[in-house]
Amino acid sequence: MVDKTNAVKPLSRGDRTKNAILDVSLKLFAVNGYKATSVRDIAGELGIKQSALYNHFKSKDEILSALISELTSSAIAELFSNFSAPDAYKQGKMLLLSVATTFKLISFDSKNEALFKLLMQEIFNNINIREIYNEYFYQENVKKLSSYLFSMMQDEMIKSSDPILLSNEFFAPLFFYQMQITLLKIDKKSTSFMVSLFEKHVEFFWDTIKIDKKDTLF
Amino acid sequence: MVDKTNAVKPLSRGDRTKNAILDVSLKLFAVNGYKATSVRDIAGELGIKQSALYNHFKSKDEILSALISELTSSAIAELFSNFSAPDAYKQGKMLLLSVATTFKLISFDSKNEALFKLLMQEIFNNINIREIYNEYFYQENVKKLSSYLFSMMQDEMIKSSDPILLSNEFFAPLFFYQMQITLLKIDKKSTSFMVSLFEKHVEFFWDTIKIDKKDTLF
DNA sequence: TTCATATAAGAACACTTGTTCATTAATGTA
DNA sequence: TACATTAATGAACAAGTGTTCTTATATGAA
Repeated sequence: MVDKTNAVKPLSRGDRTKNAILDVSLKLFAVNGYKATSVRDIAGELGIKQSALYNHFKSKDEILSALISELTSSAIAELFSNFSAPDAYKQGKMLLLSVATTFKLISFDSKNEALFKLLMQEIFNNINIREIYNEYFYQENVKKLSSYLFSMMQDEMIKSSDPILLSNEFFAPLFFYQMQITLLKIDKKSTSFMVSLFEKHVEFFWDTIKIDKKDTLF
Repeated sequence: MVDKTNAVKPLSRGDRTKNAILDVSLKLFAVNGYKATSVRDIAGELGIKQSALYNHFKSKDEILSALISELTSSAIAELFSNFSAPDAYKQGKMLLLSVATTFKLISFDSKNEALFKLLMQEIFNNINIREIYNEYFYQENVKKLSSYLFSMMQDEMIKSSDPILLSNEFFAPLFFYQMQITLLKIDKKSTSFMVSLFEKHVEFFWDTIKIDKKDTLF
């Protein structure tokens, strides 16, 4: 028996339609919401009958569950994937800028954008989504950033203050701007101003926390 | 014919059930979402049959519309209602603190909290909600605050910079913290830390923008 | 109290929902 | 090519949806 785990796998018909179901479902759930999307809508978009879906998922809920589990590996949960080294904090402002950029890229990748919309629409009704959001996005990222900020404080790169507060203050606008952009795009309105706020936020934030040269004169 | 507009009105039976329908609908929509709430759920909660609803609203959608129009007068749209005077900017930090407090109070008033949850859940699917949010909450408040901030700059209370950016930077965390609190309350988790961030945000923000005494030495 | 009006109930409608199951067709391996 | 496996179809189901309409009851002004 040959181990095919790392081999190039020619996807079977079954796997291909399973992936297609997930793709189409994510798109429809993101646009119309989970409850407002019927299995007939999904099947219709794929050009198959709804009964065929049940060869791949045993319920509509299971499709949602499969999509939810993709959230854990989506961009919003992997903001620090480029910064595994413990001395990443030394990059200072560049680290913040990189996180902001990752955030910004969500709007330009249709899959990540759809996942974000799904997250936002179902988070109030689905406890699994809330848990994943809280654990993988909020707690994880706030914790990581605050530990980096703490290191920056010890290295006298930034002023001493509460790292958890700072971390929250840094993430909150990113999240808010992301939501605003998502809303604007639904109505096909211009997002350029909102997008520009990502960088401006980093500038503003870094100017606030960095050790001011003047201070060192005293 | 007597003008009763300002008189104490003994509500008719019709008006009372109409209000009750709105109350119950808001509660159910906020908890389960509009689509997942049936007219039978609403009627059931009121102890009447669903057909009776149609004496007061001609469709389920009209109930939602009535609730949406309440958004324009909800707390989230009236952040500056205590600051009509043009020289309100002179209060400086107190003005910011008052806005943050109004925001915070949303979580403690069940009606405003339900309206916020309704807003957040339906904003991605309902263009009317998006328009009201954008016009009455986002644009209106950002504009008002940025004009106050501009006045503060001219009065040399705070440092000169882009008032629109500052205004966004001030509101974004308030909104984010509000959302976090709403999510925590769904799962009956403690919100005290999150609530404390409202005041800390004002402190942090004001410290950032205020004219530093040291600067005046140069 | 009388009576037009306003509100509720009862029953039904046409339609949509998620899901099942027996049957047919396609797939890919021997 | 033959064949067991996998996937798609067609039809149906029970339950739930928003809404309508007729009938009965309650309300409040005369």
